[in-house]
This record gives sequence, C-alpha cells and structure tokens, in this order.
Amino acid sequence: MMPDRRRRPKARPQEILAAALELFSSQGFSATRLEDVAAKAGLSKAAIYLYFPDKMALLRKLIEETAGENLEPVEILVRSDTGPVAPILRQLLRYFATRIASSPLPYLMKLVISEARAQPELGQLYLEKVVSRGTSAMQALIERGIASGEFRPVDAFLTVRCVIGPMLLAGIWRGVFEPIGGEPLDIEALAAQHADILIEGLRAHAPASPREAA
Amino acid sequence: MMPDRRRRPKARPQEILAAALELFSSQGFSATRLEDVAAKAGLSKAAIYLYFPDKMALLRKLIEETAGENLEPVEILVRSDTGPVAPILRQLLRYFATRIASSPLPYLMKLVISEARAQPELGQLYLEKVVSRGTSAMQALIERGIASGEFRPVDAFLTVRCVIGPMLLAGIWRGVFEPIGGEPLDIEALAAQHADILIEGLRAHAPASPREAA
Amino acid sequence: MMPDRRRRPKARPQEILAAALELFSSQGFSATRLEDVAAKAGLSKAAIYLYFPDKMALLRKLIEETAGENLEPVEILVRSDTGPVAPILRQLLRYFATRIASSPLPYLMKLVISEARAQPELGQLYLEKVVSRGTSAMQALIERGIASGEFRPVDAFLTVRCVIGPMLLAGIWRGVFEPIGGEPLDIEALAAQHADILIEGLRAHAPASPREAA
Amino acid sequence: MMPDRRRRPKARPQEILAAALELFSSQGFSATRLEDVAAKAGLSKAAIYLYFPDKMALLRKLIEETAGENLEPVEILVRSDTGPVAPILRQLLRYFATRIASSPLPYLMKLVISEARAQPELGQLYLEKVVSRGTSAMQALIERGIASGEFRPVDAFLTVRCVIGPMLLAGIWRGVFEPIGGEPLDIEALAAQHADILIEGLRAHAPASPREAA
DNA sequence: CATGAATGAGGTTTCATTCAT
DNA sequence: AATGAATGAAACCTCATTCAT
Repeated sequence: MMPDRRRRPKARPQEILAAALELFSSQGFSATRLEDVAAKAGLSKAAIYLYFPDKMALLRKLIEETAGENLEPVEILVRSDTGPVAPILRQLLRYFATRIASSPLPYLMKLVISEARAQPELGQLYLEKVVSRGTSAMQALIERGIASGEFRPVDAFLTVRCVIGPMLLAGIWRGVFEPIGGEPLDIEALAAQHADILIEGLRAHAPASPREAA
Repeated sequence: MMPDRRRRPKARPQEILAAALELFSSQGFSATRLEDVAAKAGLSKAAIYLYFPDKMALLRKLIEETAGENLEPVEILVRSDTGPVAPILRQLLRYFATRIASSPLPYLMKLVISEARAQPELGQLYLEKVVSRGTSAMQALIERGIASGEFRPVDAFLTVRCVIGPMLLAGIWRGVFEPIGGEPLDIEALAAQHADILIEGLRAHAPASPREAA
Repeated sequence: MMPDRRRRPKARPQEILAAALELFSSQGFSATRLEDVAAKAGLSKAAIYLYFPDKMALLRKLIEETAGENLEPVEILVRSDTGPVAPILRQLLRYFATRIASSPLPYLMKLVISEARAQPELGQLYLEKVVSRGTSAMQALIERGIASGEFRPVDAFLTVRCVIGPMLLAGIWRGVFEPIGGEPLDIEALAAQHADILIEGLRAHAPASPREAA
Repeated sequence: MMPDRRRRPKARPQEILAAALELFSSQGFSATRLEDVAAKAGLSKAAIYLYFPDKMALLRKLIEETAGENLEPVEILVRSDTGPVAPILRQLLRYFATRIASSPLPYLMKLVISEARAQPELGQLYLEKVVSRGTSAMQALIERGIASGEFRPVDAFLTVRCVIGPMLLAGIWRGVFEPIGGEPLDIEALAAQHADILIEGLRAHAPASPREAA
C-alpha cells in the first residue's frame, strides 16, 4: 500500500514514539493498545518489538527523551544575565508559553501526571530531571531579585510555585480540556498578564504600602 | 469470612466509591482492577454490580458527586460581600488550600485530568459543573475589584487563570508528586504567599509605577 | 404493588413452571436467567429455591409433568373402537391439531428438541413417556387397518412417522416460526388435509392401481 | 505444543465452523463454551477471534452459509421437468432423505429451531432463505400436478406441509433423538414410504372413490 | 527488517446458588 | 414463606507478547 514504507528505518523509533505520545496522552497509557500505536506508525504490532522491548519502554523513552529538553534555555536565561530580574522572568514566562502552545509538552505533562503514581520511577525521573531542575533555576532567579533589592523579601520557594502554576494550568488546558471542547486559551497573553501581575506584586516599593489584614 | 457481612448495606455505595477513588487515582482508571476496588471495600467483585452497573459508572458517579461540591462556599463568598475584594480573594485562596490539603479533591482533579480525553462526557461534565462555574464566580470578583478602582484594569479572564494556577499546581503536587516521593508542599503557606503577590500585583497604585519594557 | 401476591402459596409451583416454560422456550434453557423466571412469577429469585432444588429441576418438572399428558385420549381413542380405522385416524389428527394450536405443547416440544442433547435424561424421558407411547398406539392402529384389509400392506412403523410428521411441523411452526414473524398456519385445516391424503393414500383399492416407476 | 501450529490458515474458518456446529447442536449455543469450540478446532480460545468477531458471528455464519445450500437441486428438479409430477415428488423426497441422512443438515435444523426465538434475525434469515424458498418451489410442483389433472384438487399450501412434515421429523430424529439413544430410523425408506402414500393419496381417480365422513 | 498467526494471562461481567434476617 | 445481600465460578473477550516465515 504505502510503497515507501520500508525505506526509512532510521526514523522508525521516532515515528513510533510520536504515535505513542498521541495515543497515550489521548486515551491513557493503559487503555492504549500497542496495535493502535503500530497502526498509527504504519507498522505491524510485532514490528514495535524490534525497536522497543515492551510497552512500558515506550512510555519510559517518551519521558526520558523530553525530560529536560525544554530546560536548557531556561537555565541559560537565568544564569546568563546579571541585570534586573524582572525582564528575565517575563522572558521565561514567554518561553514557557511558547513551548506549551506549540510543542507536545502539554501532552507529556498530562501523561506524567496520569502515570506517575502507577509507574513511580517515571514520576521520579520527571521530578528529578524536570521539576527539580526547573524550580531550582527559577528559585535562584527569584532569590537574586530579592538579594538585589529588586523584589520584596518573599519566600522564594513558594514564589516559584506561584510563577509556574498558571503555566501548568495552561498546559493542562491545552492538553486536556481544549481537546474535549474547552474554549481555546491564549497562552501567550496569559503569560504576559501573569508576568505583569507577578512583577508588580513582587517589586519592592519605596515605602511599603500598607496591606489589609487577613 | 467477613465478620460483618450483610451489615451496612446503606453505606456500601460510599464505601465502594471511596475505594475506587483511591485506586483509580493512584493507578489510573483503566489499570485498576475492579477486584481490587472490591477487596478494598471489603466486598466480592460481584457485589459491586449490585450497586453500580459497570466500571465506568463508578468513575462517573465519583465525578458527578464531587463536581461542584466545593463551589458553593466560593460563590457565597464572592456574592455575599460588597466590600473590598482583596480580603475575599485571600479568603478564597485560603479556602482552596484547605480543600486541596485535606480533602480528596486533588485525587479527583488528577482523575479528571487523566480520564477526560478518554471519556469526554466526563471531562465535559467537569468543565461545565466545576471549571466554568468556578471561574465565572472568580471572574466576577476580579471585575468588581477593577470596577471599584481597587484593582488595576487587568484582563479579568486571564487573571482568574493566574489566581487558580498555583492552586492547581498544589493539587497536582499533593495528588501526584507527593505520593511518589516529592517533598511535601505547605499548601496553606503557598496560598498565603500567592494571595500576597496577587493583591500587591493587582492593586491600583496612586501614580502607576513605571514598568520596564519586555 | 401486587397486594395479594402473598396469598396463594399452593399455586406457586405452577406459577413458577408457567413462567419458566415461557422463558425457556423463548430464550432457551441456558440463556434464561432464573431471576427472570422469578420476576415473571412475581417472586424473588431466592424464593424459587423454596420450591425447586435447582434450575434443572424446573426443566425436568416441566417435561415430566406434560409428558404423556396428551396421550391418554390418544390411547383411549385407539383402543376403544373396533370399527374402521380411517375415522379414528382423522379424529386423532384433529385432536393433535387442537393440542398444538391451543396448548403450550409446541413450546414443550421445542424445549425438548433444544435441550435433549445437553440433558439426555430429559430427552430419554420424553422418548419413553411420549414418543414411544404415542407411536406404539398409532402403530397398533395402522396395523389394525392393514389386518382388516382397510389399508394397503404398508410399513406400519414408517407410516406412523408419515402421520406424525406434519403435526410435528405444525408444532414447530407455532412454537418457533410464528413467534418470529412466520405467517400463521391453520393447523386444523392442515390436519384435515393431511388426514384426507393419508386415508386416500393408505386405502386398499379393489385392483391395485399400477404405480409409476421411481 | 501443537505440532502443526501456523500451518493451515486458509482452512481455519471452516474448521472452526465445523467444530462450532457440532458443539452448538449438541449442547446448545448458549451452553457451549467458546473454549471448547477452540479446543475441538485445535486452537486456543483467543485464536477464534482472529477469524470471527464474537460468538454470535459463528452462529450467524453457520446459518448463512448453509442456508439455501440444499435448495438449488430442489428448484432445478421442480422446474426442469414438465412431465408427470409424481416421479419428481418421489425424487425430491429421496433427495431430502439423502441430505438428512448424510449431511449436517439436521444439526443445522436443530440449531435454528433452538435459537430462532432468542436470535430472531437468524430465524428470519432461515425463514426467508430456506423455508420460503423451499416451500414455494414445492407448492408450484403440487399446483402443476393439480393443473394437469394428475392430482386431485387439494390445497397446495397445506399439502406442501404434508410433504415436508415427515422429512422434518426425520431430521429431528437424526439430530436430536438418535444421538441420545433413539432407535435409528431408515430415512430413505421413510421417504419412499411417504412418497408412496402421498402419490397414492393425491392421485386423481377415474371415478372418485366414495370417502367416509369425518 | 517485517509480519501474520497464535496464545496465555487476565479483566469485566453474569449468574446460579446460599444465607441471615 | 420470603427476600435482599452476597459470592464463587465461569464465560466472553482483549491484549501484550512470541515465533516461524
């Protein structure tokens, strides 16, 4: 049928992984049949075993491969600059927005969230290679802002979670709710709005404005 | 065998649902065997069918039942008051934190995220009964803050996502990453820190502070 | 709902059997759920066990009870008369037609046909109590006709099968094909037509008419 | 384990159907376990699903496949000849006898009788493809006999049922009662005897013989 | 490299049957 | 006499995985 199917064996693993990502993230790992992955990749079920030892290996590879892939730019951004922190934060959020809006990252996130508890090693891998690394870098950034007097003396650890939260929300929106009919979300605009609020909210004011009691 | 066989028929459905929630959210819906749900509920596999027509019905009921359960307080909070918005926002976040820290809500969230694409009706149910309702209420609150001059003229729709994001993160942390070894997160503290930043970041300043360029 | 359900315990076994006959013959023994029999009889599933030891006992009782029930008139008819055989044959067929057209006999027949191989004892019971007894009586009748010179010297054993065949067909038609949309069959007319042909076909002619070669 | 695993894939469906026919007709459709069909066909349970989508498909195929298979010769016989009808009738009965005595037809018949009510589409298929077609052909034959003056003016519709009845009986005897111990029946002899009686009984006599009153 | 054929293990679901009330 | 609750056993069907070609 497809006369040229037998020609690019080198691309096979990637084709298989792409098919797997799509199906795993739309139907769940356990509910996806290897046969469907094969069909989507244009192969027979058995051929997958030429490239991967078993089903779980697909999932593992998918996570390993993308884990941290998006983080290098983040770390570079954070480290490379020693000027004011606010523009870096803004850029960081803009970068996240791009990845979320136009890479398969949201599907990966959804997959990790779904499977982490059933496959703890995978979750731990992600925790280590992505979450820790990413939050560390950002925490350093926030701390630098505080140290330089640009930011108020907030709790940097918690603040990182405040920064990331809306981006996680955007990812889940795109990976989960948009596909089932949720209204599209303008992720770049969200990132910009969020950056705005954050920077304003973290900035050290000349005279600390009085705040209302909780 | 079971010493209390035939004892509490009225409580059975709830017992089954509790068992199901725990297992579904830890192993995934599809990977959970009904037999394990039964065992955890202290019943035989077949007994579940006396209360639910099939496995999916468990999932559906779980979502239907909790959908919106947490929202009434939110709506009351938002509507009941006509004073300044900031303290309400703070209270709201404190309320979310409590639900996330000490109710099964995070497991539900994780479950919905995991299964929404495979079972779109369930995802849509959640979208409608929880997401829309919750965000509407909060958007009204933000808009009230803007209208009264308490807040800057931000995009209320996007701002709601900024408010919720970190709480979503907290839920996923507790529901997914803590169980596999992630360091515990002080959710109440996170909510307080987030409220702090938000309120500061949204407040209208007498003379709008000049902001740096992107 | 039925306020007087608890009043006639004596009739219970019969009610249960009637429900069973209807369901067994329409869905098959194995495919009929005892719960449905119970529901049709206006009882709970468990109550059936107060009257019958198990499911097979229902089937057995159903067959035992009706087995031979229709045969006494046949035997009486055959034995009681010593005149010409033809009118008896005609009456016999008329009697069969009546039973087939307006008693549950066809359903019983269908049930026996369906279950005989899976439950050989039941089939054997029927063979003995109904088939043998009925055919013996009829064979005697045919033989009397031959002996008296009224009938040609045909094979009495086979002739009995020729006599019964169309009645079996009528029973299956009513019990199987009419319920699924087959055109109704006028069983009494069939019996009359068949009697006609048979009597004419069996009669001894003064000079045996020459017959064509096969 | 199986020495000839993977050897005759083309014959598989037929092998499976043969096994199914034997078991379905001896134990009933519902009481037959697919695993036993598989074992009899020399396959594993799962392998059946490579050839048939589900259990019912086996039954359907069995009936579809044989439906009408025996009727072409009948129609040819009926149409091909324009001479006297009696010899054709005799041949027809002889043909039926052969099919009943030495093809799986009786098992099919039994199966249809058993399952028609539970699976009405199957019963209707048989009604249409076999019963209607067969009886139409034969009715035409009888009518031709009447029209030519060879037969008395009987009711052709009913007469067809008289003709077929004993053959149905023979089929049920072979398919149901012989297997459980009923004495063997010489079906060819029965067909001959029946032909004899029929032809004699239908023949138009020069001077209509006086008949006894009912 | 690729696959069609096959299967073992396992999951969901059904149901005859039991038992405490 | 009657039933609601419960269960063990088994049936259908699925699927990851293997292997001969």
